[in-house]
Amino acid sequence: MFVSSDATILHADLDAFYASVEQRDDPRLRGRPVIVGGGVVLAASYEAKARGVRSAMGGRQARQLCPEAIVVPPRMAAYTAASRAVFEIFRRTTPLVEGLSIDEAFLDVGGLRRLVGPPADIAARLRREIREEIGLPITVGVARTKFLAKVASGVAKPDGLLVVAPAGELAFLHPLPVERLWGVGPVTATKLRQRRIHTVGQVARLGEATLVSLLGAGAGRHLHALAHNRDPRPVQVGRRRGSMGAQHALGRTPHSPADLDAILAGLVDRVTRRMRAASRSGRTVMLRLRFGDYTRATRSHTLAKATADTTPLLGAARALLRAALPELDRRGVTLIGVSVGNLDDSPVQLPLPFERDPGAELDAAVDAVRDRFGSTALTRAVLLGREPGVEMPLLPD
DNA sequence: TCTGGGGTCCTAGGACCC
DNA sequence: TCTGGGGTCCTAGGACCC
Repeated sequence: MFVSSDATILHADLDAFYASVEQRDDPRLRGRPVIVGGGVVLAASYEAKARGVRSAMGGRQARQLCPEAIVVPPRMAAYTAASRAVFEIFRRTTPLVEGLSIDEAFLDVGGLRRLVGPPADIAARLRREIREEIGLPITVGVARTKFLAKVASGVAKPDGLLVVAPAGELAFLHPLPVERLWGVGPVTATKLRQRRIHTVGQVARLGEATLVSLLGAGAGRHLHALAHNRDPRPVQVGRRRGSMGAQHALGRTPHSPADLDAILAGLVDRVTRRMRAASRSGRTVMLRLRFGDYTRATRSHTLAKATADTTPLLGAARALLRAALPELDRRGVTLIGVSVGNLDDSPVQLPLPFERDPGAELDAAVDAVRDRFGSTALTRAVLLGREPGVEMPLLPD
C-alpha cells in the first residue's frame, strides 16, 4: 500500500460536538459551562471540562463539580444534521474521506498539493469553512500516518491546528504519555505504569518481545509499531459498519420476564427498522447483558440466512433471553441490548410491516411496560427508544 | 467514578471439514 | 485405529473508542 512520505493525512475532530451545537443554537449558552444529557454526561463544553466534567460521568457528580452548569437534553436530530453538513465540506475538500464517528474523520489530501496547495493550507481552510458555514469549532491534526494525525489533533484540541512534519515525528511523539496511544486504555495504561513506563518513548525503547509478553501478541505488536510511528493503514472510503445494535439501561429496580421481553421486542424492532432503512441484513443476533454488579455478558446465535425481518431476529433474541433468565434472576439485570452482526450488503426488499394490525403481543408488551413506567408516553418512549416522531412499531406475531 | 448508547478489533476454544 | 496439519465458522469475553 502506498504511504506518502509527506504529511498528507488530516484527522478532523469537532470539539465537544454536542455541546458546541447547543452553544451555536442558543446564544445564552455561549461562554458558559454546558452539559448535554441528564442522568449521564453525553458531552461537556470546554467551560465544563475545565471544571473536571467528563463525558460518561454520572450527572450528579457532574453537577457537584460544576453547579452552575446548564444541563440540556440531547437533540440527536440537530447533531446528525450538523454532522452531515460538516461531512459535506469534508467531501468537498477531498473525495478520500473516512468517517470514524459522528464527529471525526480522516481526510487524505496527498493528491491535492499541486491543484490546491499544501496540507497545512488545506487544513486551515477546512477549519475556517466549517466555522463560517456550520458555526462549529473543529481541530485538525496533520501527519504522515493516520495514527499520528489523530494524536496531533488530540494534542491540538480545542479549536486548534497542528502539523507534524515527517522530520519531527519521533520528537513530537516520544515525550507524550502512553495514554495518547490509540488503543491504550485504563487496563493497558495500568500494566505499563506498573513497569514504570509512562511515555511513548519508553514504550518504543522496550522492544517488541517484552511488549508482547506484557500485553499479548496483538496489543504488543500494535503498540510497538505505533510507538515507532509505523502505521501503514490507508484512508479508506466507504467503510460500512459490521453490526447494528440498540440497548437500554434498566437501573436497579427489578424487572419481570414480561418487562424484559417487551423491552427486548422494542430493541429488536428499532434495530431491524434501522437495518431496513440502510438496506442491510444480518445473520448473528447478539444479546448483551449487564448484571447488578455491572459485569457484562453476551450471548449470540447465528442464523442460516441473513435477514432484516423482525420475526426471525426477534425469535432468536427471545430464545437467548429465555435461556439467560435464570442467571438474570440470580444476578439482577441493569442493561439489556441487542445487536445484529455479520451484516452483509445485499439490498433488502421486505413488505412494510406497518400494514398489519397491532397484534395481541404488542398490547401485552405495552401493558407490561406501562405497568412499570406508568404513563403511555413513557411507555412509547421505552418501546421506541428515543427516536421522536416515529410511529408505534407493530411487532410480528 | 456507582455508570449511556453506539460501535471496533482481538483472542481463544471447540466443532467441523479436508 | 489412537492419530497430522490447516482452515473456517461459531461463540464468548475483553479492551478500547467516541
